[in-house]
Amino acid sequence: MTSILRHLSSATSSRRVINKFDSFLLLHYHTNSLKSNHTLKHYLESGEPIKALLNFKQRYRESPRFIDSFSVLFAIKASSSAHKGHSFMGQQIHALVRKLGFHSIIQIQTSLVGFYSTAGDISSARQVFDETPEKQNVVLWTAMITAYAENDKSVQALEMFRQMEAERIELDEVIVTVALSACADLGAVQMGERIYSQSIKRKRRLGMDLTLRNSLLNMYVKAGDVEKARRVFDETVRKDVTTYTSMIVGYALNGQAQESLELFKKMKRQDSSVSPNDVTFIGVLMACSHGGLVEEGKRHFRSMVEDYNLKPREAHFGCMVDLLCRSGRLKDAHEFINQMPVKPNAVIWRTLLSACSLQGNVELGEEAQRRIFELDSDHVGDYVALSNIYAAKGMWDEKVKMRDRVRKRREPGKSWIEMGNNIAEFVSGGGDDDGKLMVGEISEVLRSLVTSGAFTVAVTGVVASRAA
DNA sequence: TTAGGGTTAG
Repeated sequence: MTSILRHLSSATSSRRVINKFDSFLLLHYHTNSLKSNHTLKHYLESGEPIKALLNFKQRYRESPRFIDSFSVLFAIKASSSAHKGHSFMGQQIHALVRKLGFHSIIQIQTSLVGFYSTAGDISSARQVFDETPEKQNVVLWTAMITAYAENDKSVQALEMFRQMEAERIELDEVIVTVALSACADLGAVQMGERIYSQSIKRKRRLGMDLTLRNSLLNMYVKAGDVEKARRVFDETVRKDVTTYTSMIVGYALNGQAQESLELFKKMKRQDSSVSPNDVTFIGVLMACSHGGLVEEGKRHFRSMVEDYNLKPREAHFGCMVDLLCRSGRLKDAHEFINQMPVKPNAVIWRTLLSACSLQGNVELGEEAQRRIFELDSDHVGDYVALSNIYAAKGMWDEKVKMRDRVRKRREPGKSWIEMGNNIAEFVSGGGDDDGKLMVGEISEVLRSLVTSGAFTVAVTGVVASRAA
């Protein structure tokens, strides 16, 4: 059977090859596979991937002959959407793919890349990509580039995007969307603009794609360029909830609380086709937090639950804690944390800790630090924060203890900067003695040096001394 | 006669 597949896969039209292969199977097995595959598909669509996996496993044990490429594909999909604990199952299915010779079927390979990406196993994803015999396919490349982007490797994602362009694979709206998202992650606006303008020059319709435009808008938001973001927003005729949300978050992040809340109001008033979702409310709560609007924030929080039937998640509770902390109501924040229906995570305690650091509240600060430590996710910054509280209170012995713990735990940071058409990556030696010079600041320093024309100084001076 | 890839937050 494997040899038949190999023979078939060497033909030029892969779609026809696969159909031929399936009719070959169906000739023997009739509707059995089809019916069972529909069952698998049904489980997937109704959000029951575990049931799909069990069904697949049972079928494979009882009548392996009824397993065709469709069954395997659905099983891979199920492994991706099932919880992380099932990644072993996915690996077994991958072994089965090899055994059955399905690795030349592009849909299977693409789906496997996605599976490994979800599992956070980027090197296996790349292996699947490399092992795919026919790579002149934009969907396969998109899956791999998305895998890099999803796993915090945007530099590699853009490198691969460039490679793809060199291979002259035709771009479509999906791959451009992903590329822009990677640019957004790195703050590489110039590169994103180049990618966008070149792609709409080649295909005008790409500029009309809503998801792609949302990605472009988001890139400007991430880079803090609210004006350009607003231009994209205004030029987007039919907007969806993501368009509004990105802009609302954009204003909130850049300190324009009023504009953010105005837009939210306008969205509810004018655009009846769009209803806010949980992410929209994160933006709204962020705006209230930055604008110091405690009562308005509380009102939106209630409205989210009562008017829109949305269940607040950790992020929303986090925003509320942030809101209370920023306005100096540390006790209220502490009370709010204790009354939360979900277990507070480290991020929430950290919000309280840094507020305590700003206001010099030793007692609450120590509690927050203890909680973070219990959750086993303490960062260098936590010790810095507490050490600052002690310093402000003149508690020098305690401060020194904290500083020693900082010294032991320094980790290198990374930062990126655009250099014409390139993105350079720098690895710093960690923070300074107080752990204060963090990645963002290094990046800021570099950027200002480059824009002021002191480019060489930035690379040989600041970076070299930090990278040692 | 059922197949593969996308945006927002965290």
